[in-house]
Amino acid sequence: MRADARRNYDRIVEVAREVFREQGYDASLDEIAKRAGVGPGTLYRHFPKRENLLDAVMQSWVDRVNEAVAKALTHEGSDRELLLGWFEEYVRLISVHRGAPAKITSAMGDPDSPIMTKCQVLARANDRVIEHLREDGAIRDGVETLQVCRLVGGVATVADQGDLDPDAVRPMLAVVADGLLR
Amino acid sequence: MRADARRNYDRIVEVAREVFREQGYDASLDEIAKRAGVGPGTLYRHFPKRENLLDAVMQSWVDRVNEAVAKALTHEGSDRELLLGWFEEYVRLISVHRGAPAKITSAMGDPDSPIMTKCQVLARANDRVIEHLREDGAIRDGVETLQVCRLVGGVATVADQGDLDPDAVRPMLAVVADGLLR
DNA sequence: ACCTGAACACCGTTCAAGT
DNA sequence: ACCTGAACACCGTTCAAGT
Repeated sequence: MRADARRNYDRIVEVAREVFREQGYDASLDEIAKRAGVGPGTLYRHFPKRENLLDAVMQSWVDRVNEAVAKALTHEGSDRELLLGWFEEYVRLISVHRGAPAKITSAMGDPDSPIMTKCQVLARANDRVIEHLREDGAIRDGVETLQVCRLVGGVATVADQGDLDPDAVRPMLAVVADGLLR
Repeated sequence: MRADARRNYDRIVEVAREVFREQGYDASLDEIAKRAGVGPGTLYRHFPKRENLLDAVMQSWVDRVNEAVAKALTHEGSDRELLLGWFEEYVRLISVHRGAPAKITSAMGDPDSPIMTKCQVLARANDRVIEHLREDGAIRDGVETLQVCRLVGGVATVADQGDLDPDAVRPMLAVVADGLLR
């Protein structure tokens, strides 16, 4: 990759992260290009679809997911508290910007999605928590990771689109947790 | 209302319902106007915001909701079956077209939404089911109707956006039901 | 009172010309 | 190999002119 291309790529991603946070995932790509100081064609060369840009924006986020799940697993306390704590963290993690929870959760089952690798990171993190609790015999039979991702992702999506605050979200996550635990 | 205005109004609503079903809630208003044989200005005169059009489209749907809840309440069988059956019906009811579950669920808490009256119908229906089960002492403490609407609406939203089939949705609804029941 | 349709603004997307 | 920016298509929204 040529030096100027690399520089443009990085600037676009940085600006996109900023603009997505300010205006949500529907933000104008034209504005992102302008703020990054490149022509619209340059943005399209690097990111043919909006989702490719999202994937790049989420790159640095992967580490945070892995740190968060490691921390959640060390939690001292009841299984219910551990699970609930992880769900709250999960919601925070996928709420990268407005529109993100919906986008991420609907890509969760799709192997052809441009953000597939990010979904896998998230699914694996979730899986570690579920398997940890399953070893304690705390999880009901027939519970699948993908299901859990979609349930918690659904809560995050509703919270995102309805602009709910965490106090309204926690009881919903508690219902999901209770439905999963024995 | 003048006769020609009435006629245009009705045709727009009828066409909108059709186009929303074909192409989802993001469909072009221009196309709706064209198919209804009116100018774009006419559509805007009757429906200043897209949500006003959605509200009109959902008008005839109100009766179906009330019929569905009445039928659900007569169900013979366990509380869990009754609740689960109602949830499946609820998901079907708000899945009027692509994009509808998200729109309806996020309007659920907002008293200023153009589709507020439709949300009230839905909330009231849900409330009847919850109260019915609460009389049996089957519902956990602290459960609110709005919460339940958002939880089931979240599942419907994920199903809608991820194009899931009913077999993938039912187990998710079962988790929510188990989390609400004692 | 209501309708029409031209006009404007905005945005995504492409591509020929340039370095 | 990569970038630029003009050009096109599409869509939401407004409004002057018409009936």
